[in-house]
Amino acid sequence: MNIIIPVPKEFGFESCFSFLQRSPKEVLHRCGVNSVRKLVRIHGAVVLFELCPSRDLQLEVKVLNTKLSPNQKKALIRFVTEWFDLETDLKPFYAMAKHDALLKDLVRDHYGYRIVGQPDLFESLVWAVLGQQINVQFAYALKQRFVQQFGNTLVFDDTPYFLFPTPETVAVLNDADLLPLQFSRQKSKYTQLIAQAFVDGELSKEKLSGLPLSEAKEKLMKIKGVGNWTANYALMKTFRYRDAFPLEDAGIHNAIRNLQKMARKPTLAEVKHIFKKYKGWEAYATLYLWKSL
DNA sequence: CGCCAGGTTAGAG
DNA sequence: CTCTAACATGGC
Repeated sequence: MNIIIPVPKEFGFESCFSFLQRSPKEVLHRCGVNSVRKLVRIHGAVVLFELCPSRDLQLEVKVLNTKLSPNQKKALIRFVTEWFDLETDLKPFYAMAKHDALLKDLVRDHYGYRIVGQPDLFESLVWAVLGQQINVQFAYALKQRFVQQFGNTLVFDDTPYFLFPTPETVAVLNDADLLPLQFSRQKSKYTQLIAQAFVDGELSKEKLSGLPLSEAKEKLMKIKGVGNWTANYALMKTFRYRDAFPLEDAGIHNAIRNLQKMARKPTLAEVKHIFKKYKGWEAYATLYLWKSL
């Protein structure tokens, strides 16, 4: 079954694809030469799909392992649309960024790059915790072990594909399960607390959907281990608030330092000042700055 | 050994 | 609200 998904003019498959390829340890999707395969759960069914650019600059999706009902097909289109943030109109962002000293080269070189999101809130929060205060490479190693050990697997053509572990699975884990994967005690505890919050019904994507940024952030930060950085990460990647951004992020700081050829990293006050110019587009400014690293 | 990496918490000013 | 120290772990 082939599905064609229309994309806006400001969409560049290449830029998004290069993001998907950024770590060989990524286990939640698998890149081919010019395509990506991913396992998702759609209305209870485990669905493996392949996505590639089609001739007329649209996206083509093939489902590999099953047949979808009309409703499931609709949900899959919804998933891909969310994953690549296809509904955001980038014209106003580009109009602003092409006159900005920090962003102008980046938006030219990565035209059409969109925030590749994480539609699953649990995955987004745990991934952010894994990325806290360590290099990204090691974070991918942690995620790989975690997903391979506790996520569901589908083998297709002799190749395994993985789903992110569910909160129910993770909530019953303890330090004895996670420390051997080289989780720090802190990451282990935070991961368990987040899973617990989902299982207890304190937290869900539905509960936060539609809230103003400040309220959604406040609810996320009630969980121990979810600070400003982690909350904003999830708000950008899962809920797609355009004005969310992780102020304390070391990557943002390094990008600014490099682009402005500073001898030191900018202070938080300096970062805030720079981001005032990006009002309403802080999330996209962040992602393009990350692209520069 | 030192410093840094896509931080968080608790506590003081 | 802002600044600081303590914490934790791998990689170069």
